[in-house]
Amino acid sequence: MTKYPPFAVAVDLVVLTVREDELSVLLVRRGVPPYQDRWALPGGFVGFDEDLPDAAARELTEETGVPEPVGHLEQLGTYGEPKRDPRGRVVAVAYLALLPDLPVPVAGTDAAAADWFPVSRVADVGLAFDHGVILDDGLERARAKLEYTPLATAFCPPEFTIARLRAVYETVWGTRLDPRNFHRKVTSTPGFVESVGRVTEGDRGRPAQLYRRGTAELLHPPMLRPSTTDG
Amino acid sequence: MTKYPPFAVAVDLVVLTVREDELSVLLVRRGVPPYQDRWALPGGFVGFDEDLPDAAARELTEETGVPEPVGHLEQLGTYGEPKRDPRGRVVAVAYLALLPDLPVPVAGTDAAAADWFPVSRVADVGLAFDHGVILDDGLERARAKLEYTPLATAFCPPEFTIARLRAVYETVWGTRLDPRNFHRKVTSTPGFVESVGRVTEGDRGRPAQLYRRGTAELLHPPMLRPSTTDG
DNA sequence: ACAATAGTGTCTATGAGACATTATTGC
DNA sequence: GCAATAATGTCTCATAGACACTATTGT
Repeated sequence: MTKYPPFAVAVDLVVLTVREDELSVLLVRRGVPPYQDRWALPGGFVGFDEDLPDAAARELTEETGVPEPVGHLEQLGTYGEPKRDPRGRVVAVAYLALLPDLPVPVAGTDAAAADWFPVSRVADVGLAFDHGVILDDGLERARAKLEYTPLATAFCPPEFTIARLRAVYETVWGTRLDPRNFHRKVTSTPGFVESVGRVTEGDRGRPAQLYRRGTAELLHPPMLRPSTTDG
Repeated sequence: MTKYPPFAVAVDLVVLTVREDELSVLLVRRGVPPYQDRWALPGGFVGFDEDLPDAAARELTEETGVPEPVGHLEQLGTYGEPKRDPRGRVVAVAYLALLPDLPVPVAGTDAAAADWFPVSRVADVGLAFDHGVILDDGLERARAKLEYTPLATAFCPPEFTIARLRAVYETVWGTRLDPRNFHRKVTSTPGFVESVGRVTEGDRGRPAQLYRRGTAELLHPPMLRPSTTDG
């Protein structure tokens, strides 16, 4: 192996959730150089004998304190511009995680702090490295995948109402959706959701039917994002 | 950097084209161990100061002999299972290239030979490393992207007929499409193709209008793949 | 009773899919 | 004239989008 250029390989995570009607991303405040005290995506180096998805799952657990099998985790893309990390040649394999609303995260070992940021306010703080680009790619991927997969359910607890699912779409897409058409579409798309047979209780208003995620991996027909013909 | 595990980083290419009504992939016969004399995806190690897309474009040019800016090149995914390469820890960043039909490729430096294989016959030869998985991912990506992008045009020469574009869809998807509905759909989707104003000549039959790729990056509405409800 | 939220039905318009004929060329 | 290929129009059906009212609970 000595005849091949030595790279470091890291995983970086775009962890998204819906909190208080805002699409939010998990950021950590860096406790060490480079970019010390700047906000960044959580991540870390891949162990020499560690598989990439394992490294991503490990970082996700470390940063959120959540035992892994909730939500959704997928590879997003790989970022390897030679000067993207001042420490040397670091290739970052980015993963996208979609999670239900969770308790406030705990700071990890290399992070001075960790917190959720509404994505609309991330531009104010400015991210370390090329993490702004990675975040943008993750947001675009998430918005696109809501159209043709049931991944909106990854933002919901195991049992949820149609209204909550609609709120996920509205928050991630930044649009309003007609409740009647949405209800019809979701319940008529095979495998999107299945009824639990129980209803919410304790809330004001008429109780809502509870659903859980169905078995479909793809939505036929897809959920259509309202045309971006706005100003 | 010495405190981080040293990885090698390679790019591997899934190069697809449509030749003789078959979706085909460019393979090289390995001239050196490991997997000597086996067929594999073209690829190679990334230079220490080389950006990933540059490395992919360089490999593509080396293997095809084609000056780069034809067709389409995009990142496909990254494969880093610890034991995927017997030489050590090699992380492969895979790229997907879609090209028009080209002359037979030339063998590169590390390859004993290079040739196009119909994808239906790749299973017969069996690919080195995890390249079978990478190829499958590339095929799925290509088939999906034909639905919602104008990338079918990347398989065509700069000027092409609607019938040729339809043949691309039929070959990549393995389906038949109604010529009338296809023609209507393509010409009514904004930005998919634009007329050149000339026609084919020298062929038998009525001359066909020539088109070039339009400016759209996404197709609204998408081309719909016939439902996979076959036997 | 009132406020709050859930849940449903109809009408219209647009796009998909099926289908047959006419148009233009080379031979 | 004949073979070969390109191009087009109509009808039907499914789905998207707009829209208003009824149902069920907590207070």
